[in-house]
Amino acid sequence: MASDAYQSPRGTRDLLPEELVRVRFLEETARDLARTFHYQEIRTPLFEETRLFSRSLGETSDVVDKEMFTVPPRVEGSLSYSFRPEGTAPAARAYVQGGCPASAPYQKWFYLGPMFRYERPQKGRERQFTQFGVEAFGANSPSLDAEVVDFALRFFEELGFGAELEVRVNTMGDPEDRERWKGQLHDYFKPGLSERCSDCQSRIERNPFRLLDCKVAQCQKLNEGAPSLRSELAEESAAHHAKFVATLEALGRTPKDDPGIVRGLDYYTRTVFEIHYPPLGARSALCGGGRYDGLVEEVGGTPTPAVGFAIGFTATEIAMAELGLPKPEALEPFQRDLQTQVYCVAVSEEDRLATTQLASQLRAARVQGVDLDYRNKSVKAQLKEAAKSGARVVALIGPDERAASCVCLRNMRTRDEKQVPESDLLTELLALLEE
RNA sequence: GUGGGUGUAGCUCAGUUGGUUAGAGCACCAGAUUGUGAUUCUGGGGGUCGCGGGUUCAAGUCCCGUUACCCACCCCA
Repeated sequence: MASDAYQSPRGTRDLLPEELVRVRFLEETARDLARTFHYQEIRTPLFEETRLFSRSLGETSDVVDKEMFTVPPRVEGSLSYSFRPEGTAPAARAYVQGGCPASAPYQKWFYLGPMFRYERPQKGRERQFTQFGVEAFGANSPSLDAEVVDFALRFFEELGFGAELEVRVNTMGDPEDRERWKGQLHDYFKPGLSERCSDCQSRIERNPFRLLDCKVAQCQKLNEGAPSLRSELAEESAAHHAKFVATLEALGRTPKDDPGIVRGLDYYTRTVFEIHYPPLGARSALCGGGRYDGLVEEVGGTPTPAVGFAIGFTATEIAMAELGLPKPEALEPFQRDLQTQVYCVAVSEEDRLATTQLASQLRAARVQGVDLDYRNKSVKAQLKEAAKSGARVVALIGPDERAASCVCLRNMRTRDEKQVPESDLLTELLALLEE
């Protein structure tokens, strides 16, 4: 391997035609299901003003703190931009910029595209990765939260996942609930702080919530008996959570209430949830989401409730590979696009113009997958090429065919051949492709 | 940011205790009597063994450095 050859940047990968087959299957499944649930596609820029993310996700979140691809201001006083590390803040920004809060507050959107985080890559974690996410704006019903979870689960079911999936739910309460809780946590942790890890010590003032999900054993022990948010919940947010869980159950889902789910981003309120595929261990989360009733206001709009999820395709692909998914027949339509359907063969040099015209004529009739040789291959090699590329029919033209104004159609599977007059060509060809 | 592993043809890899012109399979190209795809057979192109330095009579093989990738931790998707 030449050492001076270019390679894709660390943490990114190319998707060549073969590899794109699986990805297209995921994408089509997502789009198809979005139609079913009546969510509409949006596309936002791949980069945004850095402040959009730092303010909405939280300065202390790891994503903002150390994982953003940031382009500093080009000149004194101009703006800093960052490649989007997630899709919710841009969606909320677009919602406000599009005038939705005033004109059409109820919107159900989805997005599908690349996100960027500057991290050390490893299995299931890339610097550029694809997320499929939905955002439902303008309604605060806990039933909508349940719909969003149901949507996410249905997506995995469509991909072929079974009962292995686990939905973990929790509530982050309202901002006032959290403020009360935050104070209590702070007071609770303060006395034993010296026995905790350095991360915890530095985080207690900035974000005491983060101490709860510290992975250090010693710290975890000290977390036992910490005040819970649940006991601080105001009546309204407690009722919201109860209704959310009850609705999910009525939809035949079995959420696991898990107070450990806190999500890494600041904008969540009330409902939060994750969908896990437990065999993946430490990286089992395939989907995360929740309600973010304060985000629209945070990015400059009138207060608007909203709820959504994001699914990472990378983790999903890994989980699918482990489960032997998708079923081959699910990929078939996408695989067929890679194959030639009709290959035009020229017997001699003098016949090449005729095959070029034939190919053009078939393409004008919108016959799919029409190809021919441009590398001066022998007849034998052209046939070989046709077989290798998956052609179902070969249309061969030689001096004889030209003299008789016909084309020789060869069924590559049965090896049958017949001379077809030009007038019947299209009919005969389509009949062969139908088989 | 911390730690571990790997780096030999386009791909997957083999290369014995360091020893002569570095191999295989697959892929690719061409041919096996003149207009036809299986299999088979024959031939061919293609590698300064990631890069730099060191040890040695001699290094793909040992040592050091460097770089890239992979994996784990952190965190997340």
